Amino acid sequence: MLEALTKKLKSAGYKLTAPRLGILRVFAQSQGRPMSAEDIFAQLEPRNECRCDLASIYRTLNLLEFTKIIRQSDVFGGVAHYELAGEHRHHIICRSCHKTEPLKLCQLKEQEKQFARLGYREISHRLEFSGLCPTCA
Amino acid sequence: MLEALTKKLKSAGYKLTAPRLGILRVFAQSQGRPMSAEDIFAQLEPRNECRCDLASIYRTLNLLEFTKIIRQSDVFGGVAHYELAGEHRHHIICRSCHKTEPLKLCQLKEQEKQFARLGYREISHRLEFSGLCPTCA
DNA sequence: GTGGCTGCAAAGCATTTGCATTGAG
DNA sequence: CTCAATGCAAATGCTTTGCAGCCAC
Repeated sequence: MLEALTKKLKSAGYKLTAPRLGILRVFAQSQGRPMSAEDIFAQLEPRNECRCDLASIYRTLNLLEFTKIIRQSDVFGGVAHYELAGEHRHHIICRSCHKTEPLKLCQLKEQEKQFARLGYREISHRLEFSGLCPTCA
Repeated sequence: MLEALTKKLKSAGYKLTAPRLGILRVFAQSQGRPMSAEDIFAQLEPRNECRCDLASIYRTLNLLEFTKIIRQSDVFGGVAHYELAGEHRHHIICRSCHKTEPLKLCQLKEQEKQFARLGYREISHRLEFSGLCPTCA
């Protein structure tokens, strides 16, 4: 898993440094849960791994997004969150504590009913299409 | 339309001032297109309407969101966009120019194919459920 | 009249950038 | 060795906040 990620980065022509390896490890262990730069920073182990600057995390996140290893998941309260690219995934996010759960299925109303059965309240969903419009394409 | 919005604000116990009226007018004429604070600022008419500060627009947006007259639509490149609450709406956004089109339908893959026929490229969609989790509810 | 609103200016935060130094290939 | 990547610090850009004056009710 981690090895596949490092390989992807190197084959794209980028150096494998300690900060990058650490960040990829955090993603490999993230269980599909979207993470902010600060989240990742908190999960790096300064002893064994690296003592890396927040600026480097931001730079690495941009690089990993550019190489399509990760994608931006969403922005909560002005803070960007990222997740591994690859699988098509949906999430349910608590508006109160911002805890995020990844889903396996992809259904709308039916899925909302299932959350209601699990005890979620005031459920809504948001769907955005994006792409290059005819003018820009 | 505009009258219904002002009524909602007043019945929630807030004063109807020139900046608020202007901002509500812009939303009433927005055709469901998500707008940033700057977008709204640009559409206010300083002659007839009001010469209003950006800070007041941000304050008003927060107030209108709190009173559920508008909702945050999405955040593109670190800039929050808002739209009138009420209808369930989806959008297609150009990743290049950020132009936003509101949709009437709610279909996923089928909808993407329709955009492809219209000339859109590299289409993707994003779906997020939100609500109060069992702990917070 | 008076408390809620506003404009203005300054502060806050997430994120980016400039630059000298360092280290992966 | 060499150029890309890093750490540090300063800058940027969106958004919020403190405060004195103003105006909708």
